[in-house]
Amino acid sequence: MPRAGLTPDVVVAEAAAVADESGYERLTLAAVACRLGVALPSLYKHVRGLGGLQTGLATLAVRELGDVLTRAAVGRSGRDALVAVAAAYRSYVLAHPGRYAATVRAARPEDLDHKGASDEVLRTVLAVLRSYGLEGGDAVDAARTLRSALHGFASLEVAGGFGLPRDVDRSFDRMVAALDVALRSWPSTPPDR
Amino acid sequence: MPRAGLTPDVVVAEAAAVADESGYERLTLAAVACRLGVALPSLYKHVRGLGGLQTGLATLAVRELGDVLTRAAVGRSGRDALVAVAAAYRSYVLAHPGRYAATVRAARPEDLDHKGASDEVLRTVLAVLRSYGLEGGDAVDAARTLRSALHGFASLEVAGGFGLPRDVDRSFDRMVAALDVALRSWPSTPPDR
DNA sequence: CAGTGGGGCTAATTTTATTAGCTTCTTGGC
DNA sequence: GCCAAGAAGCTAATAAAATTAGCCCCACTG
Repeated sequence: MPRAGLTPDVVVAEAAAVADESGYERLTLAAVACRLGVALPSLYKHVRGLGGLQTGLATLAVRELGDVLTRAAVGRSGRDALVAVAAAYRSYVLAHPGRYAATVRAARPEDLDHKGASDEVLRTVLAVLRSYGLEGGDAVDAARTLRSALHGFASLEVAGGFGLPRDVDRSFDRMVAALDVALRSWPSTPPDR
Repeated sequence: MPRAGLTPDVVVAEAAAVADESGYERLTLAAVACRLGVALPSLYKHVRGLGGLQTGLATLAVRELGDVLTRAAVGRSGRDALVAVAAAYRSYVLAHPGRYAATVRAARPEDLDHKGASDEVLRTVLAVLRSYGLEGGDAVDAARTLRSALHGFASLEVAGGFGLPRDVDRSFDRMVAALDVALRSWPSTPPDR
């Protein structure tokens, strides 16, 4: 019997394909093994069960997302950077919904690879915010706001959560424009508890 | 053997408890049956399998969320209304993470009960936006922005997605303040494609 | 060329969902 | 108050998936 030539990366890459094509909830060791032409238990030589596959996929996806965002941000600042990063974020989620789902559901603080990859994302976002003049605590609050809006929009769009018959592209553009306004006036809008 | 006195509502209520306590991904017919002191297949007399349980839970949760939001909004307008609705949204998600997860993952356009319940949520949000002077297409865009931000923030918070050691309450307050700014200046910030 | 280790396998167990078909309680009509 | 019918529960059987154990053979290394 010829070797199948599996490695952890090959297995995780196939998992990414399954997740994107069939949905993250249908990512299954059985499906991955089948597509690789291999018996299910063979995968255990390369990944630590289903959980390991999920966290491996999460790390892959966060790394890809960080790449895409960094590329979008390079050479831009202010509104230009915001628009480019936001568009890149949404495109990635729409193109790879299964991978993206893994980043949210399989996040594990103790995984150093994953942590490194998500630091890259954070670095890019903070760089964009710096071009708005935001640093320190303000930047953290703004980063959370930005991430919430982008994550929320993309997640809801992928889940089919926008029922009304209005152009979704347009809504996204307006949300990004609103974020631009909010970031511009950030320092002068402290919350009043 | 005495009857257990199950009804669809009882089963779904137990499912809600399981989802909130153990997480939506561990919501299982087996767990619900066990907690109700009943054999697993008995549940099929009341719900249409796991899928039916999930959509039932989604409908319950959207209804509860609509209730909570409507109560928070009543008698308020403008920033007051926004702050109250946002706080209510976040509280609900933090108190009932499993139910809330069902609303996102088990949304089904063809389910009329579910549709009615989510229309209630939409109505409340649009009412808040009307107090900002937003109607029609602008209001739809703004509603999507609002929902994205609230959904994104709460989802990430529940998933433990905010790693940095900065107060999450404070970040939320600032996000809501930023949304208030954005809504106030909405009509004058068209996107420029 | 031989030994060793890794990469693949099959077999067995567990958990869950689902369907089929049986039994028994409850209830409504006489 | 009885009896028929249906609802509500059950057990049994089947199928999919994850996981563990243990085997076997191919591919390098010495």
